[in-house]
Amino acid sequence: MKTYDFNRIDRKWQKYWAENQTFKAENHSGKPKYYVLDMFPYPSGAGLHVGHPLGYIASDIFARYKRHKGYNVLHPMGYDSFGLPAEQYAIQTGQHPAITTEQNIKRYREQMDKIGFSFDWSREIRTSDPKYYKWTQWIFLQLFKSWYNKDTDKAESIDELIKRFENEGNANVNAACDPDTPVFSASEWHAMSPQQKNDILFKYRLTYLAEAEVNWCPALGTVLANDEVVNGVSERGGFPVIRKKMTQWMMRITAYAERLLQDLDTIDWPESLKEIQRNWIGKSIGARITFKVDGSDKSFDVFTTRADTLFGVTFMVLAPEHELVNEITTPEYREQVEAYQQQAARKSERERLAEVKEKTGVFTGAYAVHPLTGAKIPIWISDYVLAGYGTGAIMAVPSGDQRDYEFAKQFDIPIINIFEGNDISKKANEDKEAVLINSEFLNGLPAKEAIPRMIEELEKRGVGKAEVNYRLRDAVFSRQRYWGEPVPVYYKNGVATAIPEKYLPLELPEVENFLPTKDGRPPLGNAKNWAWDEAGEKIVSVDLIDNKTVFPIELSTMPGWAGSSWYFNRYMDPHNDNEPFSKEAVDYWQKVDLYLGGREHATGHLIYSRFWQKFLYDIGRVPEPEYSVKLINQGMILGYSAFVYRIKGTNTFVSYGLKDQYETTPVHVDINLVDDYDHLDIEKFKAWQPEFANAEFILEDGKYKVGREVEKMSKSKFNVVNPDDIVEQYGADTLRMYEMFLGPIEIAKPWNTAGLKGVFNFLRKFWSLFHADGIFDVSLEEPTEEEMKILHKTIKKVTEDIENFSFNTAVSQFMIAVNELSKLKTNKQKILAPLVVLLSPFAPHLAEELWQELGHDETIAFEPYPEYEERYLKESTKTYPVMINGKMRHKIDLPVNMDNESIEKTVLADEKVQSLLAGKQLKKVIVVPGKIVNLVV
RNA sequence: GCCUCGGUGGCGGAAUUGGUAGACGCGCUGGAUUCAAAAUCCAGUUCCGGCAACGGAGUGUGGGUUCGAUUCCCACCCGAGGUACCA
Repeated sequence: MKTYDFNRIDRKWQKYWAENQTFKAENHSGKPKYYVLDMFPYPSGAGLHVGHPLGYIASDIFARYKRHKGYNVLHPMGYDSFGLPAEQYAIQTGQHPAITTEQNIKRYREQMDKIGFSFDWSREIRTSDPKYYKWTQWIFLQLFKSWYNKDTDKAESIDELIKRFENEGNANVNAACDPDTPVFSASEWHAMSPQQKNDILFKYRLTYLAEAEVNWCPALGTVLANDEVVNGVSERGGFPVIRKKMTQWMMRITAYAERLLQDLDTIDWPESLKEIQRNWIGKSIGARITFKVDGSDKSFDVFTTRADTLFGVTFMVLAPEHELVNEITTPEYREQVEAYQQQAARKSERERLAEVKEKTGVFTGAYAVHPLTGAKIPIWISDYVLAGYGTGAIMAVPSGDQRDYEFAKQFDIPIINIFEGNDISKKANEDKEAVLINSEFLNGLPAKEAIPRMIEELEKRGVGKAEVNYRLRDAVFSRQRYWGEPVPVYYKNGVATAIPEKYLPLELPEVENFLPTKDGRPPLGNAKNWAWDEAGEKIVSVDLIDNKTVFPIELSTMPGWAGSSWYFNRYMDPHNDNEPFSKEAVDYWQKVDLYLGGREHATGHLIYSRFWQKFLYDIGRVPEPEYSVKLINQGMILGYSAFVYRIKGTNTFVSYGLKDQYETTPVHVDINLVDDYDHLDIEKFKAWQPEFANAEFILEDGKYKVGREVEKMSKSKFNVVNPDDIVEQYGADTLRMYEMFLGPIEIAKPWNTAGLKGVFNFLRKFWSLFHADGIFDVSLEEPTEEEMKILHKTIKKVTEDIENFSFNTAVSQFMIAVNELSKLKTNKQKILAPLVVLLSPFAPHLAEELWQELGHDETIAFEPYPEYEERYLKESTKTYPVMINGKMRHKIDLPVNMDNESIEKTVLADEKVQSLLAGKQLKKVIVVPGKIVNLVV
């Protein structure tokens, strides 16, 4: 072998690791444990591009490093294999999503294998595998059988709750439940029908059926969660979303709002990510105030954070959907109120967002009574008040709230000024420091003091109380889709009933058609065998439904986040058929020590999984309320798109530098047709697509120069770089090191192939240190002091960089070391062997190969990581910069252990320093040992 | 609008608690090698002036604290992400 033959080395060691199951982790070990996890991918048809492995490479380096450090490392990988694209593909082609998914997984696996990850593939999981989703369904049933006790602050069994109802009713039950839950006594509970009891229990269960306003996406034929709707359109596909009332399975995540918020302080996540979750949970502290409806026994509550502004209220606003609207509207206003309600309901989410600037609304004809002054206050409805937040009703204070101000101006409602020195002719005063006037007992106080004072008064009169509100909503859990986990529930005379745990998994039935049924039911409505025979305890044909012993099964499936909300625990015990994971396994592995994944999951996966973990903690299944202590968001790798410029209405393309002389449209061009100097290969371009076969070109300097732009990597932008190509051309180790070298893991950065060469040169040079004329040639000579210094300095810096997840600077350290050793022509084993170990997390293939050449039989993967020795790093002299007024003017070498006084003397005695100081008055000398000498003149 | 994080050469990016700004890589320039090219090796490369020694400026802008500021403080400008009639 004459050269660094990376392709051969890659294949050899990838095969070796697979055959020897080198990275298989055991659940028992004398070593300390360490759990490194990547967010598992959805296996899409497009395969991996160079952006995907970035996080996997970083986590792999850390996992390998920890193995060297003597840890028992769990580093698993799997697939989030339920999802929309496979189903959309199935609708178009009729191919079963399971087949598409299987193919995509195979491709993903091949691509990952080529990069040399140290995953323990014996623990692979797939969310679409019945053996896995059996336990996703099991967790669903546990949630179904639980309620949230606010007194103990945890989830408890619904059976215990029923016992309490039987003994004492619900008056003293402090639960996270539906706010409309009626109060009943024990005897009232006993008098209820099974149906009524069932309805009550649904108000308590942690997963429940409810008629809720949901985001309905007609194009996808399914509901979407709030985090799946972006700017009024669906996150996947960008289809319009409307609001619609539907009966849906919901998850009572709001029960956990406070704990989800508080525990953010206990975990080491990026601050920005925690902030996103804090905002999403949206805690606000305020008051609930009750207003009576004038001339009626009815009343309604409002929520406000500014109870102090109560004397400034001049109107009330209810959401158009508010249940009281129909009851209080007076006959003369009924027509216009109903028209407004209908109009509001028809609006799509996008329209509603677009019309934010203009306030609309109508008067109901009814009046509320001010709880303190007794004044009559008109009640309006408007869509600027949201049914889903707070109580769906507000007290409007136009002098203190800009939205109320605009509404008052629009409809000529009077404004009471309640702030000292405030001008209400232009806008409201939202300044919290402002001092109150016209507010009786609050006059002269700022908000900070007035709010508690007002709440105290409201409580005394029994018309209000302090309250905390959260923006977080219960999560819609139903999806009207085929390719997801079936909800393990059947409908016994209309009552949702759990399928007993022992019959899980409830496997997805075969269907002929993946579209919704003609009468608009979800795709599972097409299944023939989708009824539950309670007597026979089995799934039977829907033709047998008699509603006596055979009942229909739920038709919706679970959302994408269900399977991903607990998978990190399953890796600990992936083949367990008796429980989701054993207590021993989870007691051993505890939780994820390092979690890598994208920031885009902040309000989705990363909040739902924390919720489920807390629930599993409450029911005693896991030992930790947070499953991931340390999380790193890897940044995206962006594509470097190329453009050609077509002159409008022609088939002529003008070079980038000349494009401004014409009216042009930019057209994406495949980046493979462009060289490193941004010049287009015109012949290839003509052959690329038929429409360009006869294209004409206006060149500059005889070349066609393309335009460049950094964008998200995507097939449609022709800017995708496939890691396979890089591996083929430069080897897996170059790809790994280059992706790390690009910059800090957390930041988004464009892919630019140009710098690859530098990393490749480094690896080749490193290989060359071990070889002379291509023959392995390492000397057993004792190293020099200088060589030892280089080695130990590198060990120290690289180790520190890895611990700080600063992999880009670690790569730089290797380059420095190899450059220095190349200059010294070092080929000494005592220097090179530790360097191989040091490098092995980054470039494992090359490291294994060199390790073998050095005469070792064992894999390098578990070789102890080298430790630096302080004595080689000690310097006898130190170069001090001599500064005058903070500007560097001169350098002097001084012994390291010299005291300040001697340093000062030596520096001042220096010839050069004296000439620099000539004619100047020396005021002060500042000596910072080991750092600088600063002369102040 | 609000919240969070950023702004350093031609480019990607380095700089412990305030202490030699620009590590490392790319690119570029010059040289060696070569019939030539590629590859490789050596030297240089923040900007301005100068053959050079050297001098001046310099981390988004303007101020401040300090012997000394990329780092700390204040105001502003720009960019990215999150969020939005949330009462």
